Amino acid sequence: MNSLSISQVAKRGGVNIQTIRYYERQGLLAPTSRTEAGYRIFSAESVRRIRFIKRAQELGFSLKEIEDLLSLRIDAHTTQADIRNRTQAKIADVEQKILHLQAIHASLLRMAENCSGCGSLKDCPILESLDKEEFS
Amino acid sequence: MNSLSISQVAKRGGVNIQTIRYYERQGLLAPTSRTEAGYRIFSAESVRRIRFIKRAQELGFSLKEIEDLLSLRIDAHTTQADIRNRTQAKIADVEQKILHLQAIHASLLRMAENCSGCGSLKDCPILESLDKEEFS
DNA sequence: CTTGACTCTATACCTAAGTACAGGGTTTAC
DNA sequence: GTAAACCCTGTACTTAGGTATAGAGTCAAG
Repeated sequence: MNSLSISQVAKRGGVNIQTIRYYERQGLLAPTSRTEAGYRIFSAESVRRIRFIKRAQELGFSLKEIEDLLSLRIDAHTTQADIRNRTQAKIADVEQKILHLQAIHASLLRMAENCSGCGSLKDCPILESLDKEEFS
Repeated sequence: MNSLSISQVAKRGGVNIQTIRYYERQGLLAPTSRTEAGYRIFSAESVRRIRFIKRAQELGFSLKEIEDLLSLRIDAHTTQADIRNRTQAKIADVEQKILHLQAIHASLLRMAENCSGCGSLKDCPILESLDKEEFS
């Protein structure tokens, strides 16, 4: 018995019920079926998908982009070349994001390292590193 | 002469004028001064800051969080320990984001690699990799 | 057989992050 | 000295991504 009610999915996915219905409206998450009375029925798959959506959002993907990511595997009647192209585009996108984050990471690390050696904060030149040109 | 008008800053920063005024209202970006007539005057520094804000946003930081990042260097009368703590927290945050992105990156790469070897897309089991449990 | 917890749809509301006027002053170019 | 192209403040509108509420049906326990 791995069919879940909307509140069970919400709890396990860490979102609230309205959010799930909202994702359904946006085409991101469909219940596997409905009960006689019209209650939504979900599987464990739905919980994984919600978690995926949430993680992707934290990384700066919009729901529209997440839909794109998800559709790469769902949309079975696109051509192989099509899927490869879209996948490659997303890969390039993700690589850019990683590079930016690594730049920020390096700057923050430099800040953390060097600041502990400063006498006075006002004189600490490292605090300037954050938005220097190199950081582009 | 490195003082810039709001429209020059907007153009160079790749945002529109209202956005700059909005950032000012949110405390993210202040003009260095004003003309006699009340026109805002900016420096090249402001352009760098706008670009920083934009990049950080693409990475999933909210304006509030970006304000935090920026205040690490501006707020000169916090203690060193305070700055180190906040910097460390941001570093941990950024590291998490990088890990998530790398997981997504690896999944996408697997998809791209393996799919090119499939006969029929419908039968391609790799398309399932995106939201598997391992991806958490 | 009813009370409480759950579900449904539909609609309204909220916050973040802008974007677009309206109504008015300023500066530059002819 | 007057248009065109700026700039100002203030307010209203928009979009994304939810969140809340109203009004009604459903189900399980006592």
